[in-house]
Amino acid sequence: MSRIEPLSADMFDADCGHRMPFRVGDKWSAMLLRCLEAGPRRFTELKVPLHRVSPKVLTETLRAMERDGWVSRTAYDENPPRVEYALTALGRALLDPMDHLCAWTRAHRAEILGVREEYAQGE
Amino acid sequence: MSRIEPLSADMFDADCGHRMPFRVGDKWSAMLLRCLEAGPRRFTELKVPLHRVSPKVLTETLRAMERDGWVSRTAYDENPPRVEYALTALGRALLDPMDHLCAWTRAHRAEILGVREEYAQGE
DNA sequence: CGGAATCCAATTTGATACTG
DNA sequence: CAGTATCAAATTGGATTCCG
Repeated sequence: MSRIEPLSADMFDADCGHRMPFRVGDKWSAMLLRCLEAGPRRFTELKVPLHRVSPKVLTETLRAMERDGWVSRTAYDENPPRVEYALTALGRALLDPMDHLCAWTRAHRAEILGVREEYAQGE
Repeated sequence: MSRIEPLSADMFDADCGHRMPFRVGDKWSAMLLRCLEAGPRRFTELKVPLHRVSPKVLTETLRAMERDGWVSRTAYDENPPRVEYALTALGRALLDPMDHLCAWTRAHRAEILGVREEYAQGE
């Protein structure tokens, strides 16, 4: 048996490739990705499944996703105004690893909840 | 062409299977998973690659991962004390979807950074 | 309709000192 | 060594009001 290697101090420096993609960890991004999966959506439309998101937070989240190239924003010069958000090719590509994570969650959800309950007993 | 379906209001209710696994979104959990990949590690050992994590936050994170069944904690009755953290089978299973996400990030990192720079110009 | 502005609450993260 | 306790800072999320 080989001895286990010590952990290096710069294991997570800069471009290590171990960090999670930048914005999927926040509260709404992953859900927005799902909302846009089937096609472009309007601002108000997105608020429906995201019940209680405030316009401020929804705007911030969409801007950040736009900034990372996952989402495009198209404003039409109409009255009343109309704006559509859509996934870019990059955003669409992100759906694939996300699907893996979601599948994992579905597969192990009961197990995790079980462990939690056990853990709660021991306190 | 079929028209796009409206988004349902309960799309993200309860057990929808679209939510991310509970703890991977925080600052340290994903990195800890990596740190434990090669085998059990001690508390102080984990602080090396995680430079600036405070003991408080490291403890909190490890406890949460323990609570979700990803990590086991074993305390040996020695002096000086020794405690080892290791991945459970469940924690190890999580590495798989995480690898997908990391691979995606590595593959698209340059692209994202490029888009960001463009976006920064437009401001 | 699609936000922006302002203010505030909650949550997370961290610095520091101390202990069995 | 492996934490706990306390306090402070930062980040995030949210409520509300207003506007073109």
